[in-house]
Parts: sequence; structure tokens; C-alpha cells
Amino acid sequence: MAEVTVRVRFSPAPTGFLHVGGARTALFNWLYARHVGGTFILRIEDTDAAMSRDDLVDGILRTLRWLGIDWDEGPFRQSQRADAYRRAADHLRDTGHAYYCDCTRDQVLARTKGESGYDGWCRDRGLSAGVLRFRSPRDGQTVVRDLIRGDVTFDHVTLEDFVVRRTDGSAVFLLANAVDDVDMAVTHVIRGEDLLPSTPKVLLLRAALGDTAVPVFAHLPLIVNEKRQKLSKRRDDVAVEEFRERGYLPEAMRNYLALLGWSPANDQEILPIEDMVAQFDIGAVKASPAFFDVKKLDAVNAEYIRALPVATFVRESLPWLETDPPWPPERFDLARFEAVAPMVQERARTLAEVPGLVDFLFLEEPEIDEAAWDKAVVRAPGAAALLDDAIKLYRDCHWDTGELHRVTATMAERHGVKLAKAQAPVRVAVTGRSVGPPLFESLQVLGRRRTLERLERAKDRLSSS
RNA sequence: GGCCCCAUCGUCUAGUGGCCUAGGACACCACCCUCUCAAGGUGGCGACACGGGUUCGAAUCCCGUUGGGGCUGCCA
Repeated sequence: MAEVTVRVRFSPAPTGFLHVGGARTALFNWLYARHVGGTFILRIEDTDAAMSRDDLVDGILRTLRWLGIDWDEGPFRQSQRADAYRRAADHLRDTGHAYYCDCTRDQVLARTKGESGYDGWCRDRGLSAGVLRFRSPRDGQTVVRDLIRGDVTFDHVTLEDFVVRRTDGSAVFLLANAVDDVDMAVTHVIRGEDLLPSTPKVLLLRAALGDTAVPVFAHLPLIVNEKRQKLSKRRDDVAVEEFRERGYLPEAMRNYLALLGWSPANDQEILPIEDMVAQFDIGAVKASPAFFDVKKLDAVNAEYIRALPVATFVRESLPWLETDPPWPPERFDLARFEAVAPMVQERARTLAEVPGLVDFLFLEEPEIDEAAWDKAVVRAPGAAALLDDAIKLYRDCHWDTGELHRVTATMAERHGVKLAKAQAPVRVAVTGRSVGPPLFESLQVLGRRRTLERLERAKDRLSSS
């Protein structure tokens, strides 16, 4: 912990809800700060008026909190620091580092034939209005020190004279970013690789502003889709909030995100946050892009769900059981759910799957899966006789799982089939499906009356088909 | 087009010159366990993009090729 002065920041633009890439960036900044005992700053980059909306900012804060990512300073909003940017831009202009330009995009394009960025047309026109452009040096180079990629060198000739202040006087993100990182004494800039090409511009800006403390960078590999393209809000499912609604636990989401580009020691992929903090090493992060694999996320989530204390699992499941359930809400019975919860917990990959595993308990009539019905009842030899027998035996037997198991086994023996075969038609008749929590526990919780009703109904259904 | 980044099983990764017959996880397949499913157990399938160097020795270092990606806005 020698570096007690480490200061990092997560600076999202409120373009909508926080997406998984942003969440990963936030997490890595946070892990690094916590690992070295540094400071984690939250800064909202809303220099674009369209993004400067409280609801969008609140959404980001809510998602960060959900993930368990807390901040030491902020949230700061760039929309409230316009004065600082105005002074900086004036300074650049007054020292000759920036000049006015009134070219339209079309004019520039016409001159350059779309070849590269701005061509420097207004450099020496001495204008006094328009956008302010940075006068990029035409020789020399800037080296970006990157903890993940090593030194990355950019020749200044490849940098166009980029805009630092808009016609309306507002700063663009490059300027705001440079000014804020200097003012907030940020020492390590951890962000997505898509920002790497803009880094020399920020460094040049900082130098022109008189800054001498060059930060260290760490450009994280992009998170990509199945086509290996950067995750996009338009085509990909990326809103973290959306995953929350789909039944993923924050701890699982966080753990999975940490695995994208970084790997814990000892092949121990599922690990508590304290261990992540203890082990995290920004320099050990991989440089190559990572695919966001929902299958793996599911596996991680399932593991976290199984590890929950049952009471917690029940509590966390409630929103999915009470909001828009597949059964009439008044039929829900917490006690019955609690009775089967341990078995449901072991089978749900997401909390959203929970209702589907217990719906037979709360529906007046179970929804019969046609394929299962066909296979286990219609085309199963002796199914009718099995159902008849089950009705007879279940009517008088002691109503507990052990006894249900015993009489069903006896029935199977009498019919010359394995228990697995004998319970199949009963399961489909009573729960509507061929898979689910253990049958005898399910029957016990459902109750004798409903069980018998459903078995009778199945017989009717079978004879009328 | 220009600039920049990247390259180990299908996917996420371990590997930092000999410990590699390349390890783990997810997914997939088989078997075991078992009242179904799940969980668990055992096993299987499966990768160092290619070509040159450097070296006694290269997945590991260098160069090139190929492939993929990012950036190239008065968005961030």
C-alpha cells in the first residue's frame, strides 16, 4: 500500500441506462481504488445538454449502488463546471493553443474528400467567433503510458485540430475531461479501449493548460457481442438494469463482470468481493476483447442463488412472485412457497425462473405441457391404470413425503415398472410438466384434495382424447 | 483510406523461455448417483492464426503476413 495517493474516477456519460461495459469499467476502477486504498471519484460527463438530465443520472447512481459500487467523492456533474472549462478554453485561445473556426462539416468534407478529420483551414484566419479548435503540433509525438498495453506512441501529424469548445460556448468532453482530471488530481485513468485514440489529444490539452502531472492509463479491453463487435445499446442487450429485472443477483453480475479481462488466482472464479479486492491487479488485466456470454452469467448466477440462505432466497424471490405472477395474485401462499423454496433454489438459474417452478401450487389448474402429457400419459402404456391406482392409494395413505414415496413405489412394483416410470404420469397430471421439484414434496405441499382433483381431471382428459 | 489496439479449446481464461503430453471454468457429449429435473461425481470432445527469425530450447521474445476490432462529430 505504498501508493496512498492513488485517485481514480469513473466518468460515464448519461446516454441512457448504465450498460455492462460501463459497469465493468466502474467495477475495475473501484476494485483498483479499494485494492490500493485509493480514492474513487464519480463524475458525470454531461457536457452535452441533451444528456444532462437528472433521471438519467439517477439511473446510473441506482445501478452502481445495486452493484455495490460506492464512491468517495462526487457525483460531480460537468454541466456545473462550465466556468472552469470556459476559463481553460480562453486560456488556450489566449496562448495561441486554440483558434476559432467557422467551417461547417460539409465544407470540411468537401475539402478533404472525407479522407481524414479537420484540415486546419482556419488556423491562421484570425477569426473571432465560431468553434474553438486546438492547434495540434505538426511534429513530435506523444507516448501514452498504459498499464495494460505498455507504451503506445502517436505521431502528432496524425492528430487533427479538434474542437474544444462549441459555438454556443460549451466545452466538448476532451476539454472537460482534461480540466477535470487535472483539478481532481486523478492519477490513474482506467477506461475503455475505445478511448485510447483520444488519449494523446487529452495529454496535449493538459500540457497546453500547464499541467505537468501526467496520469497513468489503463485501457480495458472492449466487451463484445457474438460478432466480436463492441457492445451497442441499439443491437445488444446491455442495460444492467435490464439484467436486474431478468433475475440476476448483483453479486453474480459483479462477479461475472470481474471475470471479463481479469482472472483470480487458483482457478477460483466465484469469489467474494473482499477476495476480489485483495487479489485485483490492474496490470494483470488482459488486452484482448471479451465476449459477453450470458450462458456463463447464468451459471454464475445459479451458483450465487444456490449459495443464498433460504430465507434470503425467499425474500429475493418475492418481487417475481408478487408482481405480475402467472396465477391469480390472491392464490399465492407464502407458506407453501417457503416449503418448496430449498428445492426451487437449487433449480433456478435466475429469479425470473422461480414462478415457473412453483406455478402449479398457485394455479387453479396446472397448465399442461402438451409434449409432456403426450409422452408421459397418452403414449405411455398403462398410464391410465397408474393414474387409477394413484387415486386409490393417495386417497387413504398418510399424507407425507415418505408415505407418498412408499405407496408410489409399491404401485410401481405392482405394475412392473420402475418408480421413475410410475411417477411420470402423476407428475404431469398434477404439475403439468415432466420436470420440476421432487414430486412427493410437491404433492405434500399441494395437498391431498388438490392432488386427487388433478388426478381425476387427468383421467377425464385422457378418456376424452 | 489514415491512425491505433488485439490474436491460447465454441466462449471466459491460466501460461511472462524449459515445470506444457498446454491447466481451469462455462457450454456440449457419455456414464454414475437418482422419483423427473437440478445439484454432485467420473470421463470425453476441444486451442497456442500463419510464416520467418532469436535461442541449446518458444504458446511465451522480435519481424512480417493474415484475420478481427476500435477511433476518425460543434456525442462521450
